[in-house]
Amino acid sequence: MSESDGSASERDTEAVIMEATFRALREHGYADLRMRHIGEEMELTRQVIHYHFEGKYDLLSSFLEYVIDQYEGSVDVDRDTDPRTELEARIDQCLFGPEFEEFTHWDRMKVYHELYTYAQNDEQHREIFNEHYERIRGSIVEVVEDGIKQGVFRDVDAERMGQLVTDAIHAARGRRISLGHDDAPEEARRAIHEFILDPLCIDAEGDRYS
Amino acid sequence: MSESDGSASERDTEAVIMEATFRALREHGYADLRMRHIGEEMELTRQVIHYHFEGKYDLLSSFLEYVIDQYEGSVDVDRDTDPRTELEARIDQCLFGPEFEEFTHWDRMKVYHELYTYAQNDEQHREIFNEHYERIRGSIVEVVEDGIKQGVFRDVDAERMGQLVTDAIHAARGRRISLGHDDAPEEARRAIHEFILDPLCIDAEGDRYS
DNA sequence: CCGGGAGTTTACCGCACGGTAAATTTTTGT
DNA sequence: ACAAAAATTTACCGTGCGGTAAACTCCCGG
Repeated sequence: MSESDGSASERDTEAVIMEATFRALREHGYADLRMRHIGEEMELTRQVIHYHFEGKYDLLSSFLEYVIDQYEGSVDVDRDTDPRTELEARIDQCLFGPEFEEFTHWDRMKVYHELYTYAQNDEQHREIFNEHYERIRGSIVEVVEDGIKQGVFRDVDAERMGQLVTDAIHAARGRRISLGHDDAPEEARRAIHEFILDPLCIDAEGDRYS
Repeated sequence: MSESDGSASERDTEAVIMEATFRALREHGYADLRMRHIGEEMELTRQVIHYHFEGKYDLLSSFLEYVIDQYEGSVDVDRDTDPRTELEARIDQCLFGPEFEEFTHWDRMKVYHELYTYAQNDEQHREIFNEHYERIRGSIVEVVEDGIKQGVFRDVDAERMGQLVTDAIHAARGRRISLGHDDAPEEARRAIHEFILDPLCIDAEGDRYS
């Protein structure tokens, strides 16, 4: 039990608040989020929030880190495969989420994308997102680099290609969320395979997705 | 002067309000936008807004259409060129904006992307964006189809490719705005050329961007 | 079995919010 | 020139917001 800081119940309550914040954000959206809404999503009263966090901004900052930790913690791909398979697995996870979170994945993504957009108005949040984005993008770039080294991918600029793939994923998710294009992730998957991955591979015919 | 509805001064004031709304949104962001902020950006008092619009929501709905009209009205490419050149021109305009609006383009895009993200919480706004998005994407798909018909592009799925390009553009813009990646549009341009446009062209070596 | 601290609730506050009504100025029609 | 209509300003309102203070409950060491 000896934790570096905070008792078990402290952390318990904070987790409850985080999940309540998630539900409130999902329901009302960032712009219309009220402390009262978070309180309504908990058994506890809304005032306990002020005991655990210094205010609305502090709460939202903590929540941002919570969401990003969840995102990154959920990434889990088999690294002992060929680069193409690993790359596909990473793309699929970004587009569709981990299997065990099928039902909340898009709700969490909705909240994630909203925080992402509003980060442009907050330097601190922007930096948190930058570090996070760099890790996501980096993990894709890395696989491309491995593939090139192993001779299964063409000698492309891995940074540039990784960025393009990351962008395509991000936009497709945003399109599903903001515009309601339910098939955007699936279509993006096909487009990435057909126009980016297939030409990237040296010998393969890329006929898996005719 | 005989307009279908509204006098000249009515339209004048409404334009003033639209531009004030733009400035207020740029400065405070959507979540922290207050009617008072819009008033501060005008010579007129904030209460005139209620004479011309039914309320905050009505104002924001009108503003959304105003922003989208501006976006689409600014698109201007030479249609009497080969498909590749026209496609490049359209991509450049989406990424960098029209030349004559160099200084406000990114401010307007910031506001545009914020409205885009918030549209997920408002069915009406979502539909307006959907129609707009379809026009933007359609104009790119069209050029790809022309290129295929003319035999200068490979016979790819034009819808899918057009969507991929549109997504890449959208994400790069969002990345510049939300994360501050100033070179994102330029990098996206390079990536689209190298990984999508060059392979798309049938004979070209694609050596313009080695 | 009780003193004390951590955690939570109850009650409340000041204020900024979006909006309205009436007074006032400006424009328009004749 | 002037009355009516349109547009804008002034003054104000009720509400819901984030936050605080004090009371209360629960739990644990002695």
